[in-house]
Amino acid sequence: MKLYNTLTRKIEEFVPYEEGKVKMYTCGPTVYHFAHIGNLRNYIMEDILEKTLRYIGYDVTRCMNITDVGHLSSDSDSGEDKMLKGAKREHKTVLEIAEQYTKAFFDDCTKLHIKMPDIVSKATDNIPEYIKIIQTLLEKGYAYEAGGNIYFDVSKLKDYYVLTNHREDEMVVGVREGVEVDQNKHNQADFVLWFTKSKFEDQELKWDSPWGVGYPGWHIECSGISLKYLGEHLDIHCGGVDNIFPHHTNEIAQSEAYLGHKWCNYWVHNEHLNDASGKMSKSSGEFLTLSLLESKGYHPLAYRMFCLQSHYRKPLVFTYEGLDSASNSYFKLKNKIKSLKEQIEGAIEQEKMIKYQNAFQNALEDDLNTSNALTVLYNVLKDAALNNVTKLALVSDFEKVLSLGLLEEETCSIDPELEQYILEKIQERSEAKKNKDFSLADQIRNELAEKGIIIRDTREGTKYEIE
RNA sequence: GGGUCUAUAGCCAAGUGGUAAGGCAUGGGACUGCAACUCCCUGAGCGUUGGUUCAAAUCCGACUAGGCCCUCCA
Repeated sequence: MKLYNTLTRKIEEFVPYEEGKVKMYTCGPTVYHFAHIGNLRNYIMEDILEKTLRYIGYDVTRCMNITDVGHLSSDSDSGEDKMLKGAKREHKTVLEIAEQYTKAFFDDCTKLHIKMPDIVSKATDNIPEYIKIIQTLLEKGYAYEAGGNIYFDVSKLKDYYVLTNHREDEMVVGVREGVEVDQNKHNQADFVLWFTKSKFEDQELKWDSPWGVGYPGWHIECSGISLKYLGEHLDIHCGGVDNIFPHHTNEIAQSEAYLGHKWCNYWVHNEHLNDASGKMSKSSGEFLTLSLLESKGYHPLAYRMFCLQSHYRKPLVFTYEGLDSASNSYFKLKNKIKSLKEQIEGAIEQEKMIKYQNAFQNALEDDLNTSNALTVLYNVLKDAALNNVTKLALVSDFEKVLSLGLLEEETCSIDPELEQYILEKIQERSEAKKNKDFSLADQIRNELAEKGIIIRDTREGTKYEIE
């Protein structure tokens, strides 16, 4: 398997620390609001990575955090706590907000066929772990106390900027609006591990610690959870490109300082989904959620298709035109596959099957070339020399990774009365057609269409479908 | 100012030195009473500009445009 590694800025052959096993950590959501479809693109692609590794045969353990505390909008203690902000907005407690949006997040994942990670852990459930790490960092001299907070001292590291190639003297502090310089810091790039003194005295969630009552910094949670559940050697760490600096940079700093050795070998980052104006955000422009797309009549899996047609390391601009296109492709694909089931005879053609499986796997092993993987699927469906049994077996096999619900039939249970009514109407229309009374036939068709029943004349007679 | 990524037809996109896959849309045709579905056919010389090479979308340089990051973000 070849993967682009942000650490080396190259496509590399993936070799896990322990043969046959993969430990994978993916940064989870901050549950203060609904996820927008840009967030979800990230989780779709991580899902593809996980399933590809399993498809190849690795034994994968994947862990994801849920950030439900301590996510300030800045490490200099000047921003607002996101969770608190969400709670105030909706007049609820932080815990209620966390619970509500965690559920909403996983509902979205279910609709998009994103598998639940093996381990999902909340930031608030691992406080002792963070305290243990911070204590060790203090003992080793990598951290210091100032103004009531505990900071990580980046000057103790030789290559703090491994991921980014940044040079400290060329960094501009406060590029973003609202960032204030924290006078407690020894170095500009130092970051907070534990807060006890915060501008936010109304912080709801606080814990006792050796340094006083407070709460953890944002970065420590991922290190803590990962080390706790996946051990000292992590194979793959994923996240959005925006997390490269400072979040992942800081995770590496604190984890490796704590462990005293290399921590994670492969860093995989997803590019963003943008809208026409640039970066998608929750605060500006149309707040694009999966529910919004659904309310406009789009199938969630059409959005998954939209993502799979592109590549995870390519910025993708979201447009409704693009989604329409993906949606068309999606339903055409489903139709084609559905029609395969009408003629099932013969056995699976093993040799051809393996040939296509290899092609499919090769595409995915090439840094997750999902668009080529889809092309393999199209080639399978087009292959006139391949029987339907084999085609269906291949679709089912590819679905282990694609998870587009291609074999699922929309099985809406039909009310017998309604079915009776439809069949009568179809019969009526057939007779009208026989008598060349086409205006009556069209009238009946329109009547049914208004009720969401689509009529199609095929060689085997008239069929209907309920929208 | 620094870092980083991207640039192929209307849109998505493959391509990693030998004369541009695939998908959607468009247009034409077959089928149909007409439609829908389905099937067949249909399109670009690869941001600009130098260079390396027998040969470049593919390698190197410059330029242009755009995204993202430089203490909120997936």
